[in-house]
Amino acid sequence: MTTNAADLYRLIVEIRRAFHALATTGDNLHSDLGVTSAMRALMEHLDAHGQTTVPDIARAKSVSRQHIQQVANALEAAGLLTFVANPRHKRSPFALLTPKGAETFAEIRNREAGVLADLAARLEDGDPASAADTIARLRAALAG
Amino acid sequence: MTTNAADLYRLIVEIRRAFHALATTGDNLHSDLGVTSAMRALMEHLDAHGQTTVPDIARAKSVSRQHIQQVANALEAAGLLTFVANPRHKRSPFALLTPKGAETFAEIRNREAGVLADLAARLEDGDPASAADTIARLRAALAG
DNA sequence: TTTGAATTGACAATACAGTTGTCAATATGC
DNA sequence: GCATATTGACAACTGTATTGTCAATTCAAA
Repeated sequence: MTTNAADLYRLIVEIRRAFHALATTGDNLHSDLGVTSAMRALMEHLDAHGQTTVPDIARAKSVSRQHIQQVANALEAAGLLTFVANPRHKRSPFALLTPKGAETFAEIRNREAGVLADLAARLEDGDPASAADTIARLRAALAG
Repeated sequence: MTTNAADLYRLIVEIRRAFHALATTGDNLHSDLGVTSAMRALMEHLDAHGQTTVPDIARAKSVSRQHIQQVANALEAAGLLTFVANPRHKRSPFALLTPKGAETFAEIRNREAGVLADLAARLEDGDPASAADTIARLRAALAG
């Protein structure tokens, strides 16, 4: 199948629109927990990858080290994240979720699962798996 | 086909990632023109819909009136947009692109078309049209 | 083992997207 | 005509994310 530039453009426009709709929905979903979307993203990373240093997270996510540091410090101030000594590097401790952080993230996941199940039930048409694949290829092509 | 929540979640993650990649690519593409992404979005709206008032644009895009006003004023300061008298409303003039604005937007479109053609040529697999449809349905379900 | 280069956290400034709120001028509907 | 809604100017603010500087630390190469 030959990809056509007009279809690709329409896909890009839809990605932009959907991103904004998702961001709004997500923010509303956990704003009362004092967790912003950047915080949520960092919590998800720690939940999935376990304890890691700030620079490693920044590299993994291709964002600036200082940004992750800011978000991690904010999470620490909120009691959702702690730093523990890193035997391999005195200046660069490991970040991990506190019990309260893990609990909060579980609550976020729970709320999201509810919305997701509801969405899935209402989306009978369409093939999300292949749409995800197409977008992943688009992103890879953009990066490369 | 029954939609599965896990596939849907993967789609959402890919939308987020692709959005960031697209935003970065787009910004790099026209940063030298002094046009930010909010400016580009407003220029596109004026290009597609012709002269319109600021509040009408805000309503069409579901963003705050004041945000569009800020962006429109910045475009005016840059000489890319002018306001012309609105016979129906003395306080609310029509916004439209100046010749320089139209030229600048054409240049942006031109650069984007180059990237798009290149991407399309490199994306042999995947069906962008149906992916766009799936995402559009997702967005509609989120909104409803 | 010393020394030079890279990494790191703290701190600061900045850009951009986008919001809320206030105020006075202007429209609009009854 | 009068109450109500809309509008532009102005301001303050939040959140995402960047760049830059500095001193402490780590690492690699000689």
